[in-house]
Amino acid sequence: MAKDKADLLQGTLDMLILKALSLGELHGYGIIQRIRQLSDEMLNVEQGSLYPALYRIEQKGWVSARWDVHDTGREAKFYKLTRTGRKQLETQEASWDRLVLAIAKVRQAT
Amino acid sequence: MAKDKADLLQGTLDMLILKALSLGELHGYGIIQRIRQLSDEMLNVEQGSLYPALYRIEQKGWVSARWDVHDTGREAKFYKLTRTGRKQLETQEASWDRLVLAIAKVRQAT
DNA sequence: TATTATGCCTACCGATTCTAGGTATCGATA
DNA sequence: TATCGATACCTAGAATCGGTAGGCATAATA
Repeated sequence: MAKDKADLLQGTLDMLILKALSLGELHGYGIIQRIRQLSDEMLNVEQGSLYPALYRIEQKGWVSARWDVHDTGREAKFYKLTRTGRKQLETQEASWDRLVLAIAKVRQAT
Repeated sequence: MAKDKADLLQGTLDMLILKALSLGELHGYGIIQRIRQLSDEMLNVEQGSLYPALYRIEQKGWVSARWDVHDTGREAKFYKLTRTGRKQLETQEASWDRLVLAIAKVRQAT
């Protein structure tokens, strides 16, 4: 990965995917682009990370998938947040906030 | 781990250890306590995570270790940040900040 | 005396991201 | 027309790393 791009920490990818999908249905490749774009090019999710993650997330029932053709005429697999997925997103965001807060506390110690 | 305590994300432990040691020399068990205390009990590092991490970190030259006896008369292995370790702490903090920022950007999208 | 806290360690498990490959279609360009 | 990059999907395997669960020993405390 390019030097200026941060590697994800394990556990953050699910949240990012769910967040990306919370903005609307999207196919896999598009999720990568949306995350990259929203993060100002700071986050680059690899395909080899994304597709297995999508599979896991679908198994857990957080997203549902269907094949469809989009405007360009190409087929793609579109993913949509389920209600459970939306709840999960909230849970993961809360948990992320707690972690960021806790680490901030440690870091502000002198 | 207790429900109210967050699991660490992979990649954050090194930074926490280095930060704890940046406040002064400390032995392993004390590092756990210091991190727990500084985080207001939010972060609980398991011994089975800490000792292997300390080993890795020492191998990388970020800390140096020596056995010593402390006030209570008990022996313990004291760890100290090296100059390299201090640099590494800065690097990891910067990288953490970038990640937090990037994720915040994604999350604030509507 | 028995239990808890302190202090060190290891082996193995589980989860997850990345690297590195593979396949196929489409549009642009040489 | 041939080629190349972008789009779009996938898998296998490596590597990392934190947690669980155990072990051992000593000091403090109930």
